[in-house]
Amino acid sequence: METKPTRRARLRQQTIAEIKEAALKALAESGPAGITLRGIARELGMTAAALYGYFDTRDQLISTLAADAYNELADSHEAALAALPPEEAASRVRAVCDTFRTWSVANPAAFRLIYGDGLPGFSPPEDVTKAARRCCMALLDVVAGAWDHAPAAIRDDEAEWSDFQESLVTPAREQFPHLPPQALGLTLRIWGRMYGPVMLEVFGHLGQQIVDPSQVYRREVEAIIEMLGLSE
Amino acid sequence: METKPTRRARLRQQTIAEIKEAALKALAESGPAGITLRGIARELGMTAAALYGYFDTRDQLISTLAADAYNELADSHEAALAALPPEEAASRVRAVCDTFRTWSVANPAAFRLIYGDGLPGFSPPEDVTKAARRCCMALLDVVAGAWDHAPAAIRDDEAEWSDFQESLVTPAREQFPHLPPQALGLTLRIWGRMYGPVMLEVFGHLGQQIVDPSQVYRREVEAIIEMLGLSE
DNA sequence: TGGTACACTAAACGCCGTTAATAAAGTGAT
DNA sequence: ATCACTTTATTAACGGCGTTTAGTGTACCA
Repeated sequence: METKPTRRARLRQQTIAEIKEAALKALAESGPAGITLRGIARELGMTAAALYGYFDTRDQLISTLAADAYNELADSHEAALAALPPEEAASRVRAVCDTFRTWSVANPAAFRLIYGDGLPGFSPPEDVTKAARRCCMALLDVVAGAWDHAPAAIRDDEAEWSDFQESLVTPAREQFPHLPPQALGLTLRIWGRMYGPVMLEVFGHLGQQIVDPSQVYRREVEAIIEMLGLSE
Repeated sequence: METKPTRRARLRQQTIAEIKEAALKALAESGPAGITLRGIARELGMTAAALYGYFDTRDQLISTLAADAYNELADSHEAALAALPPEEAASRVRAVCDTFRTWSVANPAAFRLIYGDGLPGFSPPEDVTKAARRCCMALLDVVAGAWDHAPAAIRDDEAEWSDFQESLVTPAREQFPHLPPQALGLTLRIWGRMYGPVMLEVFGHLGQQIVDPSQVYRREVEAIIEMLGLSE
């Protein structure tokens, strides 16, 4: 339908990109609080009020950045998985884990935006949660690929579908029809195990304790693979 | 020395307490960004400028809150451990883990303050890092108590003292002289494993996936105990 | 009783997000 | 080429923010 990328639309797209770029730069330099409409406008040679032609509000701009970050991370995950055949379960687990930490450490500002901020009662707009789900699905994908190798101690678990939120259950069962509910619980546990060390590293807590934080993560990834019965 | 709690000093103490109280309330209601000197002053019936008689700056006030939070958490840990004899290693691990999540979920605002915020290059003042170390030591304590039971797979590890920062090594060796450097690495891994699920829960990510986030944590704690060779 | 240290206020500065009114410029049809 | 129009940007203002400076009253102590 949209066969006409009119000149106006093109310029508009570019301006939006420049705004995001300036916002990301400010984010990297001084954290989320450093994203300032007036600062961005200054950088682009415009007035702050002009930005309201592109984003409804500062919060919406930040939400857009968050959605972009989620999508970028999900793209990385999917690209890493696309290069590996389904039967190499261990490699696929490692790929997702490594991609996750590598991206997070390389884009700490975006990581904080996604996983660190957020007001107490604030629920993000739909495009953000949708992008977040893509990341979750990549992890579920590798768990699904490893499920048959998992030892009984993990598979035996009194988890039910009703233990999980519909927003997770629905896409999970649609995409991986053969998976039991226990696999969801396992995925969440692995999720937490990946996020713990990475969060501590990105937020600067691990670096105050250990010289090379990646050591902690590497061992944890191997432990996850072992837990899944995928060793050697 | 300070035998004279003069009337002035007493009033001053009380005012400081009221300021912190108002700040914590704002923190709980609208996140770190909601802590506003003018808002606090309004609540106390003062001018914002008057607050500068008690805190050098807004950031310093927040740092104080962070140190308080760390100390509160450390107190909880130490109280939980004081009730358990050294030989009950498994119970002690469980106690620290449970105390950690319970406190974090009960004080989400304080938790965010400590573990979620913080500028990219910002390093906290000394009283904050000192209070943070107390929490770390509690965890190291239970790992020390469990170290002798730990399976060889965990104890065999090419970790060296030089892998860790001095600010961790010095107090650790002082307080637990018999511990090898491998125990530090194990402690950090357990730390990450505890923080992952709790961070995801407090930041609201787990709740969007699972009805009862504590399930994830409970299983993780049991896995930690098992990893340490403390099951049954 | 006088003087001094302290607690506080008032006013201002320069930031911030956001809104309203307005002008300029691009676009498309006649 | 002219007109109506939509889109884009500007200026000016409002209220809120952290912070500083200068000045005011008041509690304390000699």
